[in-house]
Amino acid sequence: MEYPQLKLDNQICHRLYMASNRIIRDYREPLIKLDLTYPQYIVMMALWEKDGITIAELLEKTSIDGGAMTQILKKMTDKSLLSIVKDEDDKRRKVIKLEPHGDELRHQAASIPDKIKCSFSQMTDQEAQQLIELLDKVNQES
Amino acid sequence: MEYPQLKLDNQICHRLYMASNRIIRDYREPLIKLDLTYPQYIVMMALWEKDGITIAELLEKTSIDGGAMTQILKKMTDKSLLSIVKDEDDKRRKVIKLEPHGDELRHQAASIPDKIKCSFSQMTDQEAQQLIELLDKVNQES
DNA sequence: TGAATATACTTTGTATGCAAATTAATTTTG
DNA sequence: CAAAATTAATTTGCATACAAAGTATATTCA
Repeated sequence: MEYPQLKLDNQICHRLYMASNRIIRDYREPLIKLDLTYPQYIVMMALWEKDGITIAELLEKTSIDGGAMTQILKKMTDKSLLSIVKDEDDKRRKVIKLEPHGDELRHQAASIPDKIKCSFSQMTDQEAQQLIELLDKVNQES
Repeated sequence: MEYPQLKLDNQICHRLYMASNRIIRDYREPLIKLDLTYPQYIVMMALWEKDGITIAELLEKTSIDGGAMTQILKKMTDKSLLSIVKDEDDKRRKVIKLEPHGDELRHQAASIPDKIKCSFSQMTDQEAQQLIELLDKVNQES
């Protein structure tokens, strides 16, 4: 082959792309019951960890695109999961607050991580830990 | 914390999601010069490896969504990268053929993998190999 | 052989991801 | 202090990812 570096099988990136798409697809079924998409679920996890943060903090924690976040938060507001409050100290900012429905959803969500584990069933716990560490290196700013 | 399994930091999936998005974003700059998006680049790599395959084979090789593939191939046809030919043996099928422009693009693409390596600069070659193997396990059907 | 299935692909509608432009408010500077 | 620069969000336009429905062609099977 003229350019072996162009073989799909040699691309880490293509594997990342497939793996990410696959896992998000696997989340669909458990999340549909909570009426959440995967990015919305990420937002919920961030808020369950720390409620009342600004949109900027939410973007930082989730790595979701800013333009997308506006739309996502709008939809989540429509579903009474959260509310968007203007920050009186700095009127550029908006603070996100969990609504009761959003707060309680965590109990139903608690079983999701276990359901997803079958996506990693080919992997030992040690390998999963290794994968986490390697992905952290990819995610490091360089 | 009430449900530690819901912590974002504990999610392999979130790391995969971030890593995949990041790498695709890194590809944007080199690919924009070839007037290709990342999925379009994947299609090109598949065709550079084996020209004249059906759409079904292309879907299999690339893991791109079928519905998206129709649109992607349409755009690539408009850019004279390839042509879509009806298979006379089985009229349900369509065969994808590289056009001269698409074929020649491989020479310009040959330098891209090296440019992307900086995305993995925190990682040794051995770690990259390890990552590939772990991702292959995630991508295995279970 | 004709109806039921299955296969290959397309279409549609919703939800992002991303870059770039825009708006509003705050901070920095000259 | 006022203009310039910066920051926080939103908006816009394009390109997927995905599920589900639809279309056309082939195959299977009663």
